[in-house]
Amino acid sequence: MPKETFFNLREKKRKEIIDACFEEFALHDYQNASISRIVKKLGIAKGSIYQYFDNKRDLYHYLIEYSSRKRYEQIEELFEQEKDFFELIVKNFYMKVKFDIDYPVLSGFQYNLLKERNTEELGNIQKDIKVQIFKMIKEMIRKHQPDYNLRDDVDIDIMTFMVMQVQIGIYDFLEINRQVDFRENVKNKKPVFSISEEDIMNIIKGFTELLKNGIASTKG
Amino acid sequence: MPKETFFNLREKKRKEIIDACFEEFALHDYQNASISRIVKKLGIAKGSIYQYFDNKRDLYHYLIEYSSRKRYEQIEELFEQEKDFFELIVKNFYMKVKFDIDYPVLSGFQYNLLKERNTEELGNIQKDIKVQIFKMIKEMIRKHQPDYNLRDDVDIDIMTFMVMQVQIGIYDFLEINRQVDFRENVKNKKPVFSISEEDIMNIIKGFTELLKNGIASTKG
DNA sequence: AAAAATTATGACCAGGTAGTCATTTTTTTG
DNA sequence: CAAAAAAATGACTACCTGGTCATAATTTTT
Repeated sequence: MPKETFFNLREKKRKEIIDACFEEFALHDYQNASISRIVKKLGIAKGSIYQYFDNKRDLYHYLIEYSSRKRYEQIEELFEQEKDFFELIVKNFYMKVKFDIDYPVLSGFQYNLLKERNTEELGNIQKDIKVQIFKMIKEMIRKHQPDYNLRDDVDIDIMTFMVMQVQIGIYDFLEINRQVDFRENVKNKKPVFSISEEDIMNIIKGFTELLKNGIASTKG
Repeated sequence: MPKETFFNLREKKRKEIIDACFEEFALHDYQNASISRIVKKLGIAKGSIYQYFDNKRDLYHYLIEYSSRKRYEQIEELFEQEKDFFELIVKNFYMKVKFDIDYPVLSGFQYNLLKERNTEELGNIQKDIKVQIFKMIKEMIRKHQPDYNLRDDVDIDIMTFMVMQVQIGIYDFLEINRQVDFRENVKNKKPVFSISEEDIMNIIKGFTELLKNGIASTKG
């Protein structure tokens, strides 16, 4: 948790600090993100950061909490809607794109977060995040299984993971397949999804269709 | 490329060095892997490493090349077999498990490699690796599409990525869902797949079935 | 055995890091 | 306006890194 001093800052300065930190942690992993670089970019003294946060880890956890909240604000409406499961999947993909366009740097930060390694200092943070996402999706599947014709002959954990893996993987797809340079985008504060809307539509539809019916041309 | 001196070493010592390096790079990402720690563990002088390799990057690339070769030795037979596509998928999963059991540390190294970040020094190495895997799978799909009833109404790139994502993701599945502690396993040189064979079987079958027919209970 | 070539060594360098804290500056309070 | 409280500062510490290179030890060649 940040110290009181941090919350006493006027909004504008607090925002500047948050932005600079997100940028640093979106371009570098935890260990290689540098407090020295952050203060340099902000033009403040190094000691100041430690007036606001206990240490680097404290700062990082605050960023995680902050970005998760922002993301959740955008998707919470999803869970209240009584829609077909696959419509929800599509909707969630869209939300991801929207989040990326609204907050490109946060989006990059979260992309990085999911690749964070298990270390002594931080623990297995990417796992913890993924477990959270996993639980949400699993709950969604459980809810929709009886009514919306989801299979019940395959372990629900495996189904859940499959859905999650495809959703999480879309950034990697763009990187591998659409020559999207995610790092460059963060630098320029451009969205990762800086490709045509039509292309995005087709990708989302494609993945959802495959999730639904598989890659075999006949069922059996 | 390692220097000549490295290949002049007697087999045993060379093996010890390789092992120690793999362990270090399986436990830490590139930036945080430490040459100092490696030489300390080996009980040799720091300068010696630089008699063998130009620099850290050179060493890392050698490890990548080495582990890829080992992995490829195991799977090359797959591509010659004229089997049903989904049998190949299952077989490839098994090969992955086998590789992990035969070379647990290399396996951990490769897991880490796929999470390597895009940096100034290394470039986007995980992307390059994934592009390679992607191409292989795409080629397999293209080959099997007409004969083995793979869909042709969805972009082949999307299909390819889906297959890859599931194959690559199995480690994460175990971490999230089977409480496998991958880092601990590397430390103890135990395979990541340290769960029952029956469980592994079911997971592989489950994923393959979902890839094939999707998560919806009726096609349409 | 002597000379030459190869290999191993580790003190050392320059450069980076997170975090500290006595001091100064700014803001708030009385 | 003065006193008190809060916030900002940046030199400093301790520690780490990758990499160098003159020197020493070892091995190979003559």
